[in-house]
Amino acid sequence: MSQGGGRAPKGIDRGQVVAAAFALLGDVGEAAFSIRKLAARLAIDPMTVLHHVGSRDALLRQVADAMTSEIRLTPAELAGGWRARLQAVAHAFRGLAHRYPKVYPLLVRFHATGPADHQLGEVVYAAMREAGLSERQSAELGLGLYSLVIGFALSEVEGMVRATTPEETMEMRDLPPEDFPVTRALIPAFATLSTDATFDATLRAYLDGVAAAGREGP
Amino acid sequence: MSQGGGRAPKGIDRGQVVAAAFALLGDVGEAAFSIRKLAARLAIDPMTVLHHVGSRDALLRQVADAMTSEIRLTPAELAGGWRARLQAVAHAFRGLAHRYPKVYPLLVRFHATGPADHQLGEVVYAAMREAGLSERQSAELGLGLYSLVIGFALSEVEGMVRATTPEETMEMRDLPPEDFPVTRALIPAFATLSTDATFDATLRAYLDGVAAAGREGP
DNA sequence: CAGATGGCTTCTACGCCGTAGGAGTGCAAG
DNA sequence: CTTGCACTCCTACGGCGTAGAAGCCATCTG
Repeated sequence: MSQGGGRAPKGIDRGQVVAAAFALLGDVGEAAFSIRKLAARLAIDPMTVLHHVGSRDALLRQVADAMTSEIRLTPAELAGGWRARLQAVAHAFRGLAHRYPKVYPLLVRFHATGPADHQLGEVVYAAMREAGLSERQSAELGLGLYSLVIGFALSEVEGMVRATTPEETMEMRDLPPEDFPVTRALIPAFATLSTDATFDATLRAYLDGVAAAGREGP
Repeated sequence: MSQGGGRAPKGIDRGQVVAAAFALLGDVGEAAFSIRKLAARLAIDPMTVLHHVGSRDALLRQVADAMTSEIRLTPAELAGGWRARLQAVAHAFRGLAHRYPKVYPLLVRFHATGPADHQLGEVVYAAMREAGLSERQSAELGLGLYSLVIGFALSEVEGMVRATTPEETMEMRDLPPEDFPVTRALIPAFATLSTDATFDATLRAYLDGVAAAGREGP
């Protein structure tokens, strides 16, 4: 009598489940995320969650899609030159990583290919053409930009791009001077590194290269 | 009588466990990897595996370190100019991704900081200085190169950088021409994309930007 | 109106997982 | 010999994703 069927239909739909999963992932990260914890937060049965989203993997994919679709370019950002537009796209991705550091890695695993993606793609590839690149070059260097931006943001999120800690600085001081002269000389630069400046410099170098390729012609 | 202690010391050590884990990961990928499967392959108890490596996470870290330490630059590669040396480093990372596509993602999660890493770093940062960059620029654009190369290889491994499939090509053809003129024009370029050429073009653009920054001075 | 259909929810159970705790074994040091 | 320690294994715990089946309900069909 106490067991059996759906005694209390909560009227939950897929959107709410994905939104709650997004929030939980943002709180605890993927490793500590589970269908059962999500169900507890929603005060429903784990199997109800699965009924709406299919599987854990499919749910993560939908969360990644939801995150990607948050990227929006303002008309002001779309009004600038090709360099400004590519910078806007780059900063949009990086902003996502900063806002959702624990969810961002899903973007790489489930590279979305939705309509939002195509809209961004159009912006990127049009900018490349405007920079003077051939169609082939536009495709190649457009994908290169995606890799660069997504890879950089991921590196930041994973802690690979940041100022060195005092412990790391001490460790670098212990490197033999005859084998690591340059690394040791750069210790102050690493200790005071700004991730913003590093991103800007990296992106600038790449866009300079794109401009050069455009000038040379195909 | 049949239960109890170490009846058959196999003399397994940490190196063998890590090597076997590397192989198993390469076969089945991280999602299907487990301590218990690894133990079965080694014909030992799962707890023996844990005794040697500490935890699943620590084991994955050690596998990532083992993979990273496979990177070696030949004297011939080290003899070229700064551009050639940076290209050698880039191709070394990408080669790792191609050789161990299922293990490579661990590189990003457990960014190693061992001695092998510092040796590569010295090569990278020395090349940057040789290109005419300031110390700060060398640190920034050196990290940028790492992000670019690791991010590109990861994108390749995850399937984000590759020629489009016939299905994807058809999907792109269905995009409204008025909203996606450039994307549609690039369909043939995407369908015949070469990942090697894309990597070379992307790296070339970045190195051109580095060269330009070096020419301008700090 | 009664009866059937099908979607939503829940319960139970299965086979995995990582790993804590403890116990047995053999070797080296005292 | 005794002590200690490194190594191995067993058992067990709590958690996981999810397959299968069953109850409840709104809606449709006759």
